[in-house]
Amino acid sequence: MNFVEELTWRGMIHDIMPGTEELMEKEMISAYVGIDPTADSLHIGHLVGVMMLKHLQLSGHRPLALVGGATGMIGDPSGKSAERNLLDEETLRHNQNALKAQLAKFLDFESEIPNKAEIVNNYDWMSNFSFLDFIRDIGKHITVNYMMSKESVKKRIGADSKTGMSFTEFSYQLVQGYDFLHLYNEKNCKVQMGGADQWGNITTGTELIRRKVQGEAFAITCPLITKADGGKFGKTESGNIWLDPERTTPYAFYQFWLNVSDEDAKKYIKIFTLLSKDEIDNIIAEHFKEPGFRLLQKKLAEEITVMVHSRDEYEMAVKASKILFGKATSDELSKLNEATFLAVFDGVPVFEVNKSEVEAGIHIMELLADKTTIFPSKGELKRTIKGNGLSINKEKFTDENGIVDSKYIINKKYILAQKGKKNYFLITLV
RNA sequence: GGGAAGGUACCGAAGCGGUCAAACGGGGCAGACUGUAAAUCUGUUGGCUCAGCCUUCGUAGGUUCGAAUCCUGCCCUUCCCA
Repeated sequence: MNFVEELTWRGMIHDIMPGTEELMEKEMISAYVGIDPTADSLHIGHLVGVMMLKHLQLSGHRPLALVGGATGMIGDPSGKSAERNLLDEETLRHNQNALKAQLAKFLDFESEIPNKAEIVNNYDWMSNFSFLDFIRDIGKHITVNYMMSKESVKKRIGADSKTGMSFTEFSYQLVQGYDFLHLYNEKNCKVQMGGADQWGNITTGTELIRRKVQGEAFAITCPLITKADGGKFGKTESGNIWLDPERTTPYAFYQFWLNVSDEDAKKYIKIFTLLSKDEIDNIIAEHFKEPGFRLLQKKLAEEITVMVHSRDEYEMAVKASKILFGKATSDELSKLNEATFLAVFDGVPVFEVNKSEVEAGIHIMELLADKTTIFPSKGELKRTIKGNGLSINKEKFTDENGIVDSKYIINKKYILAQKGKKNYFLITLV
């Protein structure tokens, strides 16, 4: 199965330029995906592009990851309704280094193979490119009419646009187009890949290559990842799902995939795992025999968590999930040794309270809404208790005038508070 | 520079002198059901020393027994004309 066939059955191709597949059959090619270094970690929204590169390398071609140091300073107008904030160079450099380290988990940058992956940074060739040279050598080849016809531009200068569009953002597609030209010349890179929203920017690049050096370049875009319920992929109430364990704990990461709907899981498992078509068909068939078991989500979460973090982190996340969502009782909780206990609750907000105050017996209101900020007000705590939504150490706490004392202490120094089903808080006694 | 409209709780949006801690919708949170899902149903959604009190309707003053509601200044937003 070649690269294009592989991506096709996985549902990862939205649009492809005629001739791309033929070219890739004929020779080993280089292709690139651009990544904006707006933060010092990738999030799962970047994962599709990264997976495209992964498949590219697996099929014997050469992946290039372009870190957009220069373009990141401008901001891509595609899909944006307002002008972007600009990043300074120091932040960019820091972000770039962090991204490089994360990409190394997916792509082989080290081995002495002909299709070894490479990271390039457009800041390196853009920063010394003078404005005058740029508009003379590059701008000359593309008409404003052509640039204006792009959807991303039309949207911003149309009558219904409120904020308008700066010249800086307007130039974005030309700068990105130049990246492609540069890589075409320097790295013999003939294909650019990206999300469906990048089609306009990518074609500016192929157009530029055609006009400037009479070369032929190609494009592949993947569909934007959606959710069946219309929500935004990769976002939860608490924000983005990051690959960096400091930003999103492996447990939260695992939980994200585990909570995906059936419809979405069917799509995602093809895109985000390397499981073969047969394996996936099997899993889907098994899943729908007993959907409540959620085999599909479990497999999806396992594959991605292991790939992004590690087998160990994955196993810890499963263990934590069993305790947090299973029928664990306060009895079982207290049986956990301290190391396991802490590992399970890694990432759960922790509050410190004076030990002697609890041993003497403390009013529930004072403990949860005064000594700690688990509840922002006593009124809210009261409501939660009335609604049967508060548990201490996995057991319902229903008395709004209750007292918490030494018999609630686990492992000599912990109390586990739970708001609803999913929100845990750890109180450490000091 | 001229003219018009408007700023209400997380968001949208009613209220236009007392019965307003403020309708309604969305969102959030919690409960039931369930598959840690979706859909649905229920409760809740300013704070407190909680049948009462305190702080909130852009902001600062004023009128009034009483103001989100009336008046004045200021700030901000949007639209139309130049």
